[in-house]
Amino acid sequence: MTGSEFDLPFFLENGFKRRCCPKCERHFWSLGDRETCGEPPCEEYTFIGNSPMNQSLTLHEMREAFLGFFEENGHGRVKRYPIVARWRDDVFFTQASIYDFQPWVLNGVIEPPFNPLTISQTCVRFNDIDNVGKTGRHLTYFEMCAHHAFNKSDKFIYFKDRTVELCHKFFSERLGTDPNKMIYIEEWWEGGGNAGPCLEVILDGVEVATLVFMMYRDTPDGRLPMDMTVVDTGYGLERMTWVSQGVSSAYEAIFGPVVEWLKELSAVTPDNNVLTEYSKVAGATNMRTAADVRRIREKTADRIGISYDELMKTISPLEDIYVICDHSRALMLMLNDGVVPSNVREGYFARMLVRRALRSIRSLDLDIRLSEAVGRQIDHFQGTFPELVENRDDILNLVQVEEDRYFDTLGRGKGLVGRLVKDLKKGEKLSVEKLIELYDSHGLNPEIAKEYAPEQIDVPDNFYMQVAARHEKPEGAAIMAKDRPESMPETRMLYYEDPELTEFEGTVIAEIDGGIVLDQTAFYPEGGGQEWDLGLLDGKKVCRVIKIKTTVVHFVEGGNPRIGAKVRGSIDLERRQQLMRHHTAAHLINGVARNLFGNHVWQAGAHKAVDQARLDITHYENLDTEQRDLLEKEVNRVVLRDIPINIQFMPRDEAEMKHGYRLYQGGAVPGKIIRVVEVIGLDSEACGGLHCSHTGMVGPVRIARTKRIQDGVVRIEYTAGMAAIAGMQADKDLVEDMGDILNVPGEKLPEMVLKLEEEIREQRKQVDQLSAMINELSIRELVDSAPKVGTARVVVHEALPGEDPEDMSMKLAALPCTVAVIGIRGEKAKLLVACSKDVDLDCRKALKGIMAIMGGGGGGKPDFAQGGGGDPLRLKDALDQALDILSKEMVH
RNA sequence: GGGCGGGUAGAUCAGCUCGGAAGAUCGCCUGCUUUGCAAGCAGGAAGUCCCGGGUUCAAAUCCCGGCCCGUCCA
Repeated sequence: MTGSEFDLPFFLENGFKRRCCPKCERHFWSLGDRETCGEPPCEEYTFIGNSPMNQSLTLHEMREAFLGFFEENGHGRVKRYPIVARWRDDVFFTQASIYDFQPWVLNGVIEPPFNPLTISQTCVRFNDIDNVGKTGRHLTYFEMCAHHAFNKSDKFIYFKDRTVELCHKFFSERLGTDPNKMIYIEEWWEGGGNAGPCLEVILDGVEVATLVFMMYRDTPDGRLPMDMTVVDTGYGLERMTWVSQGVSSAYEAIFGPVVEWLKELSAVTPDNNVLTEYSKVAGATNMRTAADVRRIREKTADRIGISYDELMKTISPLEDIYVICDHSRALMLMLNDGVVPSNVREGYFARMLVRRALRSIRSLDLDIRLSEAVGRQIDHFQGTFPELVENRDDILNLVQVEEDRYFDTLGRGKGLVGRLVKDLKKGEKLSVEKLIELYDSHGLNPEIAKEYAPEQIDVPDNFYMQVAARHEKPEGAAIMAKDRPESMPETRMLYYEDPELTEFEGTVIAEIDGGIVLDQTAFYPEGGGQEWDLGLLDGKKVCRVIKIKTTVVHFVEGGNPRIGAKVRGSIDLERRQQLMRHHTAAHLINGVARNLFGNHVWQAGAHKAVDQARLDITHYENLDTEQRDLLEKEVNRVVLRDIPINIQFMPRDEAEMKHGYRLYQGGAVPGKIIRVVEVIGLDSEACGGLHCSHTGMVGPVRIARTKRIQDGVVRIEYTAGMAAIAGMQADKDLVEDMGDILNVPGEKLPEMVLKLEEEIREQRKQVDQLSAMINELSIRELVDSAPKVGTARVVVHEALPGEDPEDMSMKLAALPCTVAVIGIRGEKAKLLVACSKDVDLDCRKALKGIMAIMGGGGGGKPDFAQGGGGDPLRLKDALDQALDILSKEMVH
C-alpha cells in the first residue's frame, strides 16, 4: 500500500508499481520498469512507425471496437447527442461526453439511458483552432469515446477499480497493446462545478484517455461530496486510431479517403520522415502562440538538417489539406445538427470554419468547392451517422450559400484594397492601421490583402495581437441574481388541467414582490413567448401574471386581498383564445417552415400578443414573396386538415427518446417531467404554452411580413384567428380608401399611380423648360438695361415668379464682364452674387456688404456667393443699395 | 451581446476633414464611324445623396435618434 488515492486492488493484484517521475514529479502506475511518466515533455512519442498495438484500425473500426468492447462488458450503447447542446443554456457546443448528462442526470433529475453506458460523442472545440493542421494532433471536431457509470446511494455500479480494469483490458486484450507500455498518471480534475481525482492514460508518449472520478461539487459553501459519484472517462477516438496505425500524424490516420483525394488533387507527396519528426517535436511542446509554432518548425528543421524554408515548402501544403479535412468534418456535423452560419453566437463558428477552409483551398490553388469536400466527408461518415444522408442536400446548400458570401466579401475587399493602394506614392506601404481596418471591418485578412497588392503591403508579425488589442475593454460588472425566498409555495396550474376553464376559486397563500400567490389559478402567466391572461380577481383588475419556477404571481390593481382570503377569479376568454391561436400557429409555422426550407430551421425566439405575433426561425436568407406565399398556404392547409394536437406531460428521457432533441425549440427546459405539445405528424416541442386542441381552431393564418433580423435569423410576423380577419379587413379598407381618393377601382391602383408619376415627371420637365425660357427673356432685358461699374455690367434683380434664380445667376456670370446680384423673397430672403471670371470682385465680400443691410449672413466662393436670413422686408432696400456697395468693392 | 466599416445614378464607387450650384467609371439610349474582338467619336436619359429630427442664411457633408447591409470578437 502506498497511501495513494489509487491503491486499487486491480493495480496491486496485477503487479503494477507506483513511481514518481523524476522530471515532472508526478506519480504514476505501470507494469514495466520505467523511470519517467512517459508523457511529453518528459518523453517523446515512440509509437510512430512502431505501434504498440497488434492491429491497425481505421477510425470507424476503432469506434466500433470501443463501443463493442464496452457493450460486451455490460454497458448500454447510446447514440451520440447533438453537437449543439440545446438541452443546456450555458454552452453552445457539446465539448465532452459528460456534457450529455449535465445537468439533468448529474443532479438526479433524470435517469441516464443506461447505467453503465458507452458512447462515442461528437464534440467540437475551438480554443486550439489555430493549431489545427499544424501540430499533427489538434482538431476542432473530434469524438470522445466514453464509458460512464452513475453511482447513487441506493445503487452502486462501479467506480475506480472496475474503470481501470476495463480500460486496461480494452487496450491490452481488445487492441493487443503491450501491457507494459500502459502508464496511469495520478492527477486531479476540476471543471463545470465538479471535481475529483483522475488518471491520465499514457501510451508511448501520447495521452489516449483520461479517467475521471467525480466525487465533489463546488458550492458557495465550498467543496462538498456529491450524492452521486460519477465515472467520467474520455478516450480520444482519433488518438487511439493514430496510435494503432503508428503513422506520422493523427491527420494521416483519420481523414481516410478525403485526405487521399485532396493529396491527389494538389499533387502533394508528403515526406514521411519530415512529418514524423515534426509530429514528435510538436507533441513534446506546448502550443500557445504563433511564436510556439515557429519554434517547433525551427527545431524540426534543425533535427532533420534542412532549412526552415525547405521545411515549410514540404509541410505548408499539407497543413492546408489537413485544415480542409478538419473543418469540413466539423461543418458537416454542426450544420447537420442545426447551426446556421451567421455573424453571431454558434453561427459565427460555422462561418469561421468555412472561411478558414476556403483560405486553405485558395492557397493550394485547388479548383474545388468546399461543399464538395463536405460532401465527401458525408460519404465517409454516412455509415456511422445515417442522419447525414437525410440532411445531405440541406448541409451542402448551407455550405454553398456561405461560400458565395465569402466570395462576395473577397470581391468587395479586392476593390477596396485597389482603391486604398491607388493613392499611395511609389515605395509607400499601406499603413498597419488600414490593414487592421481591412480585416476587422471588412473581413479581409492581411495575407489575402497582400495577394492583391504584394508591393504595397507588409504584414507585421504581431498583426493579430494588434487586432486583439483593439478589442480589449474593461470587464463589465457581473449581473446579480435577484434575491427570492428559497422555498416558494407551489401553485396548482388549473389552466393545464382545463384550458377552457374561465371561472375558479382560490385561496391567497403568499405575497411576493407586491403580487399575490394563490393555491391554484386559471390565470396563465407570461411564458414561452406567450403573454399573460387578463381578467378579474375578487372584482379587481389583474394587470400582470408571472411565473417563478412553479409559483404563479398575480399583480392586481387597487390593493391586495389579505393572505388566507378566498378569492374568485375570472379570465378574459377572448384574449386567452386569441393567445392560444397565436401560440399554436407558431408551432404550425415552425413545422411547415422546416419541411419547406430544410432541417436547419429552428425556432430562434417568439412572441405572441393578442393582435399580432411573431416567430423567429434560423434561416440563411429572408424569404421572398413566393416563399412567403407558399408558407402561408401550407400553414393554412394544415389548419384546414384539422389535425388533433396532443399535449402530455412526459418523463424527459421518454420524450427525448420519442421526439429527439427537436423538442427543445424554445431552448433548454428544466425538470424531470416536461410538457410535450405535439401537432401530430408535423411538430413536437417541449412547451408550457396553452394551445388549441385541433389545428382547425387556429382559424386563418396570415403571414404579415418577414424580415431578416440578423444574419441567419428570419422573423416571421403573423396573425391568426380574429386578428387575421381584422388584418384582412384593414387591408381591404385601405385599398378601398385609396381607390376612392384616386377614383379608380382597387385593382387599377398600380396602373393609376404609375400614370400619375409619369405625369408629374412630364410636368416637372415642362416647368423647367418654361423657367429656362422666362430666364432667357429676363436675362436679355436685364443685360440691356444694366448699369456699368467701370467696364463691368452689374445686374441687380429681384427674382420674379417662374424664374430660376440659380440658373439665372449662372447664365449671367457666364457672360463676359458681368456681375449678377439676385434677390429672392420668400418666407426667408435669399441673395445670390455671382460674377464672370474677368471681373475683379470677391463675391463673398460683396454679398456680406449687401446682407448687412438685412441682417443675414452668407458665404461661398469668390465668383459665387449665396446668403440669406435677416429681415425679408428689407430686401428691396438692400438691392437698391447693392450697386453702391458693389462700386466700392470694385474700386481698388 | 460588444467593437468597427458602410448606405450617393441600373452597377462599382468618389465627394463628407474644412457646409456653399450632385460627380467619375461601367452599363443604358440616340446618332456617326467601323463588315471582326470587352472597338472609336459625339450627344442624351437616369438621383427620396437610407429615414426622421436638430444646428445653420445654407446640410450628401456637422449633431442626435432610427432602419438596413457588411465585418471582427465573445
